[in-house]
Amino acid sequence: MFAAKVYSEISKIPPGRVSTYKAIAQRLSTKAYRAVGTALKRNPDAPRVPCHRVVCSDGSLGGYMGSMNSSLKVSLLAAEGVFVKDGKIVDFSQKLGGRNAS
DNA sequence: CGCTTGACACCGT
DNA sequence: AACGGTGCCAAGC
Repeated sequence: MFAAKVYSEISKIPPGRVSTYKAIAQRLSTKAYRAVGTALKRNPDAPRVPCHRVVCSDGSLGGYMGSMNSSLKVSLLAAEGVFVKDGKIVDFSQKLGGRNAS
């Protein structure tokens, strides 16, 4: 199941780190970033998979459940150490590269 | 089984 | 640089 692989990748995302749909799709050797979101949208393993750590390639949060709980994502990410400014993740590129913010 | 929709991404204006 | 339209892959109906 393609989606199962997606959940697996997302589960691999460590705290304080974020990933993009495109990155995950690419990680699965596919370009179906749309399918990644489609699978998460249904969210068969809602609390099991940190889907809130998955954002757009632009650094925007994208959506969550119904595309209106974006504020919830911000709160969850903030709890992980990933803050959001102006609708975009702070030091987004750094969190993608896994580099120290210092 | 076939068409439509969808938590995105990229190119063009 | 910002906004809009189109494209890709898979799941849902």
